[in-house]
Amino acid sequence: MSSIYGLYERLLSEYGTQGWWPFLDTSYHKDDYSYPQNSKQLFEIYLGVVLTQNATFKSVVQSLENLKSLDALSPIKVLNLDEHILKEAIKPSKYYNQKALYLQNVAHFFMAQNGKTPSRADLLSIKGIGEESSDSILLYGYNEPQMIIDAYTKRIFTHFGFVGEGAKYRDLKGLIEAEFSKKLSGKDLVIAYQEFHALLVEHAKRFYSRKPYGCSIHAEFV
DNA sequence: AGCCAGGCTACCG
DNA sequence: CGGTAGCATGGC
Repeated sequence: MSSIYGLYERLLSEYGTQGWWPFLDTSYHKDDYSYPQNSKQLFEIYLGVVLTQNATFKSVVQSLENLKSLDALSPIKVLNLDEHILKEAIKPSKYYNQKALYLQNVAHFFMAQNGKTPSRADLLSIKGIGEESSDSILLYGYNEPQMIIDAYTKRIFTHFGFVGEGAKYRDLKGLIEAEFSKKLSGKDLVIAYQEFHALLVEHAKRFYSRKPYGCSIHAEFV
C-alpha cells in the first residue's frame, strides 16, 4: 500500500479515531461527528483556530480557560472586553498583540455572518485568517469537505515522497482531495478529512518533531 | 538551557 | 507571484 489514502487507513489502524476539535466543551464525545451543535460551540472553534496558530494545544486550552473565567467566550463579550485584559488572557498562546486583534476580527465577522456558512474567500478576507485557519473553520465548524494542510502534513508528505520540497498549500490540498473525493462523499468525506488531519498531527507529534524523522510506518510506504 | 510549537501579515525582489 | 522577518510565551 503506497497511496495517500493507504496512509490514512494505516494511521487509523495505528491510533484509532481521534474525534477532534472542541477544546473546552466536555460534552464532545469521540466518534460523534454531529458537532458543533450551537453558536457557542461554533464560535469556540473560531477562537481556537486563531489561538492555535503556531502554538501548542496546551497553551490554547489555557487561553480559552482564561477567556472562560472572564465569561468572554462569545463574540460580543470578546469585543466588549478591555483590550489589555484580552491580551493578558491569551498570552500563553503567543503573539498576543496580533491575536487579540485577530480575535476581534473574527468576532465581528461571526456576528455579521448571522449563522450563515461563510465561503472560503470570505474567511480569507479576514485579517488573521489564512488558508489553514479557513479550512479548519470550514471543516470542523461547518462540516464542509475541506482538507486542512498544516506544517506537520507537509513535513510528513515530503518525507514520504508524496510531494517535493517545493510543494505549496494548494498542491497538497489538491492532491489529497483528488484522491479522497474519488473514494468518499458527503458526510463520510468530511469525517475522513477531520480524522486524517487529526491523525497526521498525532503521528507528527510522536515522530516528526525532531530529525531524523521516521518510524516503522514510514518504512512500510517506501 | 535551548529548541520549537497544528500560522499570518507585511514587505521585499 | 515566491520568499522571509517579525511576532513573542512556555513546555519539555
